[in-house]
Amino acid sequence: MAGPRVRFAPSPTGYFHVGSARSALFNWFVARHDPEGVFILRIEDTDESRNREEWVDGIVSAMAWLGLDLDEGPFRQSDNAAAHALSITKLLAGGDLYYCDCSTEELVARKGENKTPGYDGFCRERGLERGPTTAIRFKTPREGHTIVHDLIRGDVDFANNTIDDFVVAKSSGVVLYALANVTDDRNDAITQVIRGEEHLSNAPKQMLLWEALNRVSDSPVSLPSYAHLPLLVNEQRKKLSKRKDPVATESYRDQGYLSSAFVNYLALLGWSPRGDEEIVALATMIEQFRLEDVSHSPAFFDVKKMTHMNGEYIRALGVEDFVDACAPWVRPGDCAWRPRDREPPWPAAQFDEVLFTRVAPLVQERVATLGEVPAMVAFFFCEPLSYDEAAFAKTIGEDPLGQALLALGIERLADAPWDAASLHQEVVEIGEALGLNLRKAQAPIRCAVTGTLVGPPLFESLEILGKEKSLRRLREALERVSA
RNA sequence: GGUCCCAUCGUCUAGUGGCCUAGGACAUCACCCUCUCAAGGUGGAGGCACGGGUUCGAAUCCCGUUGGGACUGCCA
Repeated sequence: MAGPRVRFAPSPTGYFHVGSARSALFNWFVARHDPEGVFILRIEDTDESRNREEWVDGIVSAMAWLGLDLDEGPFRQSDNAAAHALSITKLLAGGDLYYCDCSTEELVARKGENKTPGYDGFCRERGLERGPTTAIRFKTPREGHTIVHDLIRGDVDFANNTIDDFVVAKSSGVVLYALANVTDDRNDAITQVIRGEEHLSNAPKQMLLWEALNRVSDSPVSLPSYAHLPLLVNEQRKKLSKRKDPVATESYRDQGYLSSAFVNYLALLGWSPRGDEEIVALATMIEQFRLEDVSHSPAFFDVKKMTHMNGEYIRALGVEDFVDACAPWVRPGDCAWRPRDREPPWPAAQFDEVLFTRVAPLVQERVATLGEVPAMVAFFFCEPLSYDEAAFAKTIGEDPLGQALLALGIERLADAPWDAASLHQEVVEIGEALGLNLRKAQAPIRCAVTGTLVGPPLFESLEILGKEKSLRRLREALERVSA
């Protein structure tokens, strides 16, 4: 038996929604789980207002970043207009469709007078011909039930009389989502429709359409099975909204989330690997993934948890890989891809790759996202140094002891061997001379050299920064006080 | 309003009638480690929405209630 054929069918918008990313991922899991599975990307762009070339590029590149490789596509729904028109023709001939010239105003006016949900079927038996303002509606059966066999939720029963005669083609001739989607799924021989729960109520309509199409076709196509994934919600438990919630996958990439971590986290939204370990290899997820195990209830997209996981992924990287991964944030000039609005705080010419490679291990275990890296190493490359003024005042500006320590430091460090261990010992002694423990003694030096009170280990940083530059900064800090 | 979906710590989840004194992860608190910040280690607090059944036995099955959500477009 052939493997499953699944498709991810997003409508283009300006960015790649994290919910879409999760849907794409679960479809991809199903395809990759089976050696013969096929993963298809079809962009549903029939709505003219959703048709921009760069939006399609956005989907394709976001999926490439996530590593969701395609077996077929990307296809454009708008390329299938002829097939959609053929579906209309056949269905019309089969008596499943009818023309309707009710205006929106008339519909609204009749609303309330009847109990029929949605459209009241006013034109159903009027035998209208095609005209300039006629939409085409589906003659939904008035009797019976349509049962959606959902792989995740089980059977969901819809009474046909609760489904109205929905529009399948606009008066302009454009075929709408329900039919276009079904037509394409049939032509692409899709075996499993995996999508968000917001589509659950579309499923019976599409099944009805599929069956109607089978009746008027020479070669019937078996219905696909359906799986409706739980929604991704915000803290208010509402569907993730593009206005209020940070839903753009691209922005997470910009912030420095690793695609591997992002994918792992996404997989955990509605699904979980066996055992107690949540951080698992992609191959493990592919092997263990089963739609039947997907949870039924909505999941909150928890950036905090994802950030933690990202930190773990970053720390698990080899240093070489970490350095490479940082490139778009620290030397974007050399990179094919670079994050939006995240220029390093230093001029490109002042960046030193060798030096960065030496500090990288120190930084790697301190960041949760790659976007945090530049700020952490800025003092190596920014000249002049910019200070955290509050920290400067506290440890140097308004602290005579801090100033004394710097003065003594300049004197004694000038002759010290320039390696972390020696510097550590020196500062211990300098502190002792002034009655300060190391915790207190390192603060003014740290602030003078790095501009802040937090950062990579001080003595390693001094070693890497170099004697000349370090001493100069100690002197500059002192001069700053008198100025 | 109508149709449909959902309900285990704050969050994501494990759990498919006895292994549950309900497990893990994030977040949170305490302590340890420590040159700052992290990371790491140890420990703590924290949950089966409620009410009825079924059963020797229910987080697990059934019904109801309550609560949340999606859909209800000549969008997808």
